[in-house]
Amino acid sequence: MKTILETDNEFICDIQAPCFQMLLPEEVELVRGSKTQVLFRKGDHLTKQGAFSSYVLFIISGLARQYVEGNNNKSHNLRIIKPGEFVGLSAVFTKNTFNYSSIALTDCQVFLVEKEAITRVVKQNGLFGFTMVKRYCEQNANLFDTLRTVLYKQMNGRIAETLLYIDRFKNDTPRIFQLLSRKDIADFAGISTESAVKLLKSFEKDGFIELKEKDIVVLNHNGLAEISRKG
Amino acid sequence: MKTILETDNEFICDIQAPCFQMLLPEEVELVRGSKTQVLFRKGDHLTKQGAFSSYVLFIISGLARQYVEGNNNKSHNLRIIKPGEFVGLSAVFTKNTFNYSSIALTDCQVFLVEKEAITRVVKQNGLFGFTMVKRYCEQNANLFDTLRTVLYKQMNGRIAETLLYIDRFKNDTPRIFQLLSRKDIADFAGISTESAVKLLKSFEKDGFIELKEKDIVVLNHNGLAEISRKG
DNA sequence: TACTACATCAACAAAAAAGTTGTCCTGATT
DNA sequence: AATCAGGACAACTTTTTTGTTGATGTAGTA
Repeated sequence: MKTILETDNEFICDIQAPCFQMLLPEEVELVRGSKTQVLFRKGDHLTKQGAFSSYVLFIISGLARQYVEGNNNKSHNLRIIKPGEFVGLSAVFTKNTFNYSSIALTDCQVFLVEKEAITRVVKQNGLFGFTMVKRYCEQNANLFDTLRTVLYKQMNGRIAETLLYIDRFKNDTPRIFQLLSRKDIADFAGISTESAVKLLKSFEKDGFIELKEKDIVVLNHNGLAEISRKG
Repeated sequence: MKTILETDNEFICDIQAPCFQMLLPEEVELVRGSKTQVLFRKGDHLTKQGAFSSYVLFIISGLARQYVEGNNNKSHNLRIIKPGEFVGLSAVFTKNTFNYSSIALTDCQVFLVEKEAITRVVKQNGLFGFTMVKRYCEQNANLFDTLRTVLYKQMNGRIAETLLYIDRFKNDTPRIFQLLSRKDIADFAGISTESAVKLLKSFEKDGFIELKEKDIVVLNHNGLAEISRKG
């Protein structure tokens, strides 16, 4: 009857996640006391752009897709979120609304931790604070990459970059491409769905990739990297 | 580029909604200062069962469906939410997680108001508090109805009741039935989708209703009421 | 001026989801 | 033991969504 689970099994999770390893027992208690666990099903929103963010999400299992919503039903995908990552960090210390949406690509077990708990632990525990800062930095760097791509690259480069990006998830999730529609891929590259379809076909013709049903196999890694670099 | 809108048009909304009419100017300011507006698209979750609820949602336009999630991918629909109604009230004064999910049936313009603002206004403004209590009461009564139905009625009665319930929205939203799948209807009645399909057909054969594509026309109101009453 | 790099539209094909129906099984009620 | 209500499953149809392709239009660039 409940979406919230508190079995022993799940309980162990928050101790085991690397990022919580560095906490003192009392700090773990603090976090545990102000967290709740939710199962988001495939397709559910984890965060909704513009909504109040009183908590941070920590992904235990499953994958999600983070994106910014535009006006006219358009959206641009920013990243794929993996287990062990936070969502909504950007809203903890500054703005109190989410500035992006994210949606579950598979069923996701997620901790929600209230902002105050995170803030307090960061203030108390320098090491934890450090990893937070590091995560912010990485996200920032990625945002700049995205921005550069959108500003300067054109179709071929964008799609190549997108394919390489998504392909990096194949180790952990071999079926990653099956989880994404052509529109999703296009929205990562910031081009129209039709253009994405056409480019994928042409990449296949040129032997860079192979299209197997919904799956995409990267054959010529360096070739794509080259195209991505040239823009 | 933004989901959050602050045009003059929308601005007027929060003044015009009947329920905010009774507030003093300063109270309106308080609410306005701690609100944000979000466009939820058809299919988006407005609330997710188990997630922290730091705010209340006020529906400006659009319809949503409120339901409780079960373990095995099952869910039971509780009500259809109309403009002018609140979602998440139940979490303001007591629990700080949502105990149900809700999902947009159409695009929805929604105010999110932080809990604190609501609490303060309720304490200050007796009339406003009164309407809040009233809303709680109504929701409570409806929950008891639902409970009774689930406990005591059987298929025919449940479906009849569901049809009458949904039909009440036809005035404001003639296409209400088109917004609901057979599974949605079944989940209102708490029966399997297949049973719902069969009963609808049999109701049609008996002249209680007419099935036109996805639309359902109630022909014999009293008949259905009778079936609903008998259980 | 012609060309490039796309988006947009329309038409269609393929795949996925929703709806429908019959059959069977189970647990409760008579 | 017999009956009844109603869920579960399987097979199938219909509808909706997603993917694909070619044609057309347009703003910026060589």
